[in-house]
Amino acid sequence: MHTNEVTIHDIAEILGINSSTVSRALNNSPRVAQKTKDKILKKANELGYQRNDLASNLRKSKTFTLGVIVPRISRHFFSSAIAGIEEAAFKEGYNVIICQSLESLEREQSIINTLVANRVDGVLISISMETENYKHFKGLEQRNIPFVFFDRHCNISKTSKVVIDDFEAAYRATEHLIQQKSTEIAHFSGPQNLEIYKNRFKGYKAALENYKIPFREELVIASSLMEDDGAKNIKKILSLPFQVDGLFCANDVVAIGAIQYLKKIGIKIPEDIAIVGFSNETTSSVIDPALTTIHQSGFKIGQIATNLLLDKISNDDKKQIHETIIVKTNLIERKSSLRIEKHE
Amino acid sequence: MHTNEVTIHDIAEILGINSSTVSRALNNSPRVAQKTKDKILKKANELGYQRNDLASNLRKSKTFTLGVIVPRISRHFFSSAIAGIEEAAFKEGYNVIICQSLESLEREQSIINTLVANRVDGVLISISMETENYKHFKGLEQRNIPFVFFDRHCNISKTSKVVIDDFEAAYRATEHLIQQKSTEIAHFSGPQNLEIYKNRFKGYKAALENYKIPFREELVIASSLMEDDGAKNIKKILSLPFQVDGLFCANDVVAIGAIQYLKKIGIKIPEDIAIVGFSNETTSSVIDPALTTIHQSGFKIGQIATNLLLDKISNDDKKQIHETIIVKTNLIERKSSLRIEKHE
DNA sequence: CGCCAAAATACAATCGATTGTATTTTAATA
DNA sequence: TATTAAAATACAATCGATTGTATTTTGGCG
Repeated sequence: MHTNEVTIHDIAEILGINSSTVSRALNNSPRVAQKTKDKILKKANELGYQRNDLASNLRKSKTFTLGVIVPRISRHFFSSAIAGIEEAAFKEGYNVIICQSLESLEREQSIINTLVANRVDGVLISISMETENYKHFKGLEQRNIPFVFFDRHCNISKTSKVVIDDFEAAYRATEHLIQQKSTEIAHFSGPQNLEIYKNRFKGYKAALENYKIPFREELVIASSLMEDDGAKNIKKILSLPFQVDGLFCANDVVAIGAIQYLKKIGIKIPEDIAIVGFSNETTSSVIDPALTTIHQSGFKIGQIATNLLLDKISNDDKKQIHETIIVKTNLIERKSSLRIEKHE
Repeated sequence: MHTNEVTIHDIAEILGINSSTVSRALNNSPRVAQKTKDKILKKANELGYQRNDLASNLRKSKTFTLGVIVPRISRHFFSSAIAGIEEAAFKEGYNVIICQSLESLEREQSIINTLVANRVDGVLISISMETENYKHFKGLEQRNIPFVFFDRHCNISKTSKVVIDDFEAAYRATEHLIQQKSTEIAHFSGPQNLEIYKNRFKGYKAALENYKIPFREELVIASSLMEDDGAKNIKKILSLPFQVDGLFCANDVVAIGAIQYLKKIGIKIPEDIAIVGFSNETTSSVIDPALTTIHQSGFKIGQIATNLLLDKISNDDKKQIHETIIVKTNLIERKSSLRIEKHE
């Protein structure tokens, strides 16, 4: 017995014509007479024909599909980026396969294998916290599959990326704390194999330096930046022999963890400690006090990265050109850091 | 010129053997001698061979891929459901294509077409707010592609679904408000084409009835349950000629919108109005006062739905059996509704 | 009516892997 | 050594759509 799937051959046989004509008709080729097209289209609808993209893609060696790898889709930044990616891709007739590395290098590698096996036309990647070797990306390169990093990129030379200026944003965030009269400012940083966290740390340090505030090693704590880490880190800070009155966190999640703990033990924000986060998660505007943070438009970053990738895909020359696009961020000032009356 | 893709034929030619043997070796078939397998595997690695799943899937008419359609991945409930789906699918060697309908029926239909064209082995669906006709689901049925609804299901007879008892949960939420001495309880409901919102409304009504509290039409407002709706709806409620002292929202997002507005205009929660939401979004535990809500484990629901689907896929008999699995929920009591001292 | 170019359609190879069947090789036994 | 069953490998069709080339059909014109 046969599967009940309708193919162009079935349609051809029923109509007593050749399957190549059916194929061309369904693709609206000018080589088929309108009368024939009508006949074929009618019959195709009647039979509920639905093209088998596996066959089509195999023959054309083109899938009109992009792979997207993000650490986790539940992060507001990433889900907005995905929204931007989908919009840009959809506009050009591309589909998107969304995958989560869940911060695991192993999963990231395995996802790339799957994407390659499925012959996606290109890949958008924001790397995991564990990602320290880049073999899997080299593999994409060898297979001539274009890819673009966004947000969490890595430091390999020949790639395109869409990022923000982490150094500058972190500098601004720290500067803001200084302007709010913080003098002992702690920093919760992320895994140092990620460029973004390295750069945020550098920005923090540079601001201190510029304002002649001594840098103290023990005020910087690197972690995975989960909510739990917020409480853990802040406890460490509070046990230090000097009073910390400012905190710049490399993401909002860890900042929120810290705020929750500080509230619980009765430390006042921003009076006792002024806090700034990074990313502008949904929660950040809701928490009390609302969290001052760096807003980065995930949607825009996703869109731009996708357009860059699509450009590479359709334009062989551009595959060799490696661009870095920097998207603007802005500091959103909220209660968690505002200790000074604003003057008009 | 040829593409630079390595195929089993290339490997076969180099080694002077037949491609069928290469294929069998790579699939670890007992029909190939170990010595030959070793030779083939070595060469395959050397050349960076990566199977073309398009070809393989086409031949086998099996993709080991599940389609997932959710309204939007940024909702905590859905991203946890996806995590559960991925885990269950991954365990059985299945991949997952995640798609967002963005609450649009048209997109939902188009996604289903794409999934069919890509010959997914099964589909998991949580329908959009606009979904009022079910032709596209019938299409899946005709094509013999098994599918399972989760959370937002629809009322067609021959399907399997994994849901919660919305009626019961809503009853419990409303009852809780009553126990907290609310006597005029408003309800923010969702689109009435969705079963879940119909049932939550029914549960609300049943609780009032049971406690002999008069039901008032004007205290029920249906909307899309976005954050904006929260403020809009609560304004309407406040303009009514009687004092409302309780609010049960069909999701957390609209509840949070309402809370923000109420805080802004100085109405006290829970003293003036006690509020209960539905879904337990991340934000709900962070907002002040923390939101009492119904917790539904997205992860578990996703897992169960996936296992049900995989069962149907691998077990032809089960395709005809239609089950409804009901997953337990629980009420998380937080500050937004607690107006009465707890007794030990 | 016959000729010819253009239009329409048919033929057949192809994409890369899988798999049932046929053939060859191996090795064990008489 | 000859025989033979079992093991290993080769052959060839197939999945369904696409596409370059070949063939047929159409219709316009002298």
